[in-house]
Amino acid sequence: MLDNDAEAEATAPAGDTADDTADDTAQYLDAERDIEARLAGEPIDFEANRAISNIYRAASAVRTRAEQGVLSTEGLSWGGFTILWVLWVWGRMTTARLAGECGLAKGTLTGMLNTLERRDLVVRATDPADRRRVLVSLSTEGERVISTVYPEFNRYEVEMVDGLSDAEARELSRLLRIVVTNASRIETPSTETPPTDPASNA
Amino acid sequence: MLDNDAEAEATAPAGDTADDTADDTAQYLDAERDIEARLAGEPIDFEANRAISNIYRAASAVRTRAEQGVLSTEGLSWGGFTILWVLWVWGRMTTARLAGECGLAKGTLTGMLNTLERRDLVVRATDPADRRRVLVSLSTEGERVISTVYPEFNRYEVEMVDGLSDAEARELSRLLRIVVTNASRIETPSTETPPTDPASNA
DNA sequence: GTCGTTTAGTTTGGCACCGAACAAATAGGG
DNA sequence: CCCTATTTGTTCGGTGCCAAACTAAACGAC
Repeated sequence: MLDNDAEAEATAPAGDTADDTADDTAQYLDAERDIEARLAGEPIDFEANRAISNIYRAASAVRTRAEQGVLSTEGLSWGGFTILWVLWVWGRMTTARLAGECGLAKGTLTGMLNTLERRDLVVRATDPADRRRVLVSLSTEGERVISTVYPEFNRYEVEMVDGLSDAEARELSRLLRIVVTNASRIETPSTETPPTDPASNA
Repeated sequence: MLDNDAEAEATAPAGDTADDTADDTAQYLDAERDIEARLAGEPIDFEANRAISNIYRAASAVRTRAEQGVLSTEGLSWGGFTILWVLWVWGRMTTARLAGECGLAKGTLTGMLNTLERRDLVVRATDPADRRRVLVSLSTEGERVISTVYPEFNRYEVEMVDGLSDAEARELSRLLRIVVTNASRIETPSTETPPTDPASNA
């Protein structure tokens, strides 16, 4: 499979010319030999290494391009967009739940909500029933923004999976979900068997 | 635990991980109907949405767990680990190339090298042949750290792909490379810097 | 009631990360 | 030579992001 520049760089130390794609496998082997040589017999699983590396690399690429492209027209960061999207799909909710949905620490969310509130995209309101709680919802402007941006964002997503058949996209999701599940299963340093199921976290 | 699962929940709210696949599908359909309802006929590709969401979600989960686990024993961030690893595999190089390999902006790399230098893990030296250049290499201590941590990290990677056959891991890499390629192909408005981008290890 | 305890958000300190503005060194044309 | 253009790395201002410390509200046992 063709290789982009980044990968070529990542596996080809000096060359930096883009045309040596034929030697990708050879480059892998070079690097692998180098690594093995330093480890005196420790077996390394390079297939696992490549899979994980590619996940991270793809995520960074997708995020960066989105922020430079679709999201930049409304000045949204990836995280800000995610917040708006979650609120758009599921409506008003507490900051705690929103943080969970967005995968952010609650302290992080506070800051990002400040940013979004300053731009009048979201609204905070204390829950009268429990005044510790803060209910967050989209403003009218926020609703306008997300309903404008999301279709564009989805077109961008479609571009990103260009070249994948529907079955392949589904397979990609399936394999990634396995990885996510594995990550959720890893023990956290604090407790051997967490009192609350770590997978749920919602 | 917090973190990760951001978009996870974004596509499958609050569920559990394991076997309620049927439930997941129902949740998907609910959310999809909600979204479609707001868009008055704009067609949305949910398969693409899920694929991209899962990429980001998996990357966040893998990164966060690594930082809380393997990498925490030596106090390394993901980015710091990547820098050490690249230097370990390919040896001394300029900051420009290192930034490219690691998928970081050069300004970012400056700061991270300061951190690593403060901890005596890397060494900076001006290139006598071209005194604008700075050559970065591992210190003895840095070499010790990365050669200790990397095997552990690789075991972590293996855990992350647990449940995937070798063929599936390879397929995952293949599909992700297509996505990376698509991302690299997107035009950047301003500067033409092809081999930039995403984080990397190879 | 009033004192812990728990729960919900915010504040704080610190690193990671970016892009743009900058300074220093080099390269090339006259 | 000088003068300009280019390249290399750092600095600067700003966000994103986290974990831990903190504040305020609610709960619960007396």
